[in-house]
Amino acid sequence: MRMSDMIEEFIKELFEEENSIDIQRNDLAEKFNCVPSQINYVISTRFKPAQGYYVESKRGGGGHITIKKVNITKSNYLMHIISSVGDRMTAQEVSIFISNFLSYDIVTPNEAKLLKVATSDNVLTVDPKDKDRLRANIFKNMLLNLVED
Amino acid sequence: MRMSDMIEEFIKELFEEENSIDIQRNDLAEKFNCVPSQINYVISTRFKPAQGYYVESKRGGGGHITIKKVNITKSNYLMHIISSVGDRMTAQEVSIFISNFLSYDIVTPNEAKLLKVATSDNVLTVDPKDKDRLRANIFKNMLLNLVED
DNA sequence: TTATCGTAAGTCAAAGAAAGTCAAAGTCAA
DNA sequence: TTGACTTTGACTTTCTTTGACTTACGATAA
Repeated sequence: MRMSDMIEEFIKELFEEENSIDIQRNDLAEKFNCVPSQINYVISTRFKPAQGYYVESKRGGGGHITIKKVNITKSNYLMHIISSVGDRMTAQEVSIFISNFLSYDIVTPNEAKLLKVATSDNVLTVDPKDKDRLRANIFKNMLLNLVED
Repeated sequence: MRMSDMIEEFIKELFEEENSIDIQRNDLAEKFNCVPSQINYVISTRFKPAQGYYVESKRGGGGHITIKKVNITKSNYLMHIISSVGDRMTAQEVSIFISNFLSYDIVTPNEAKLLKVATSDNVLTVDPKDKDRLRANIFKNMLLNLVED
């Protein structure tokens, strides 16, 4: 069995009771006798948003990596969207999704405004060739955070 | 848990009834078994004036540090932040703002999650040199949309 | 009044502690 | 035997802790 798979399995076991876990990269690497960046590899390949995980971290003394698991209950709808839309989205595509969310009462008007502005062309001041990819990424991660815990 | 976080928590508990508190740097440092300048670090990273706290102090015999919690209306508060923060923001800065918003009830937990995720390092997959500028832009525009009409 | 001394707080940079990045090298199945 | 996935490690970035040195206040002695 590959080391990545063992690490993946180990992390998934941590989710048994919790749906948000905290790990320390170096400790984990030591436990598996691997290089620390191996942990990054596992996280970036196995705990992606499309798989229902949201990741954040902090460096420095007492640093850590937090992985949140999203419960697939109420929002199969959101999850479905997250996993079905591609790597890139235009502003119009996003906009259509948002109005659907509003009409199905999946988001509040305030939440809709936030989704919209954070993915709008005017706000995403980056190289045009990166814009649709960045937008899709932001959008999907925001949706992930609206899925009920 | 980091020492800084414990000290931060301790200080925040002092605000329970009061909205202005007084501490003595050396006493506090002794209570937490740390070097006095650690207290300055906590104050300067977690109780910045721009983030809703006003700090003043006096040296010498009977010296002390006073921290005041400033509260204003939601819209003023947001507008003040929008206009006071610069062109670039780190994830940590944003994160501190968001926890203040939450403790002042300026945003709902869902809105906080949206703000956080849309400005998080992992989601903003762009050239590192552009990241803090983009983040500040997204953040400020999102806040603008939370200002009541 | 003025000089001085003890007591506190402030500053800043170095050291330490974690995590992130990226590309080269390795593995393995089709 | 090529191409996708994994493993590794050197280097980078971010955040925290520490401590030596500086500055300010207040009381008291001259």
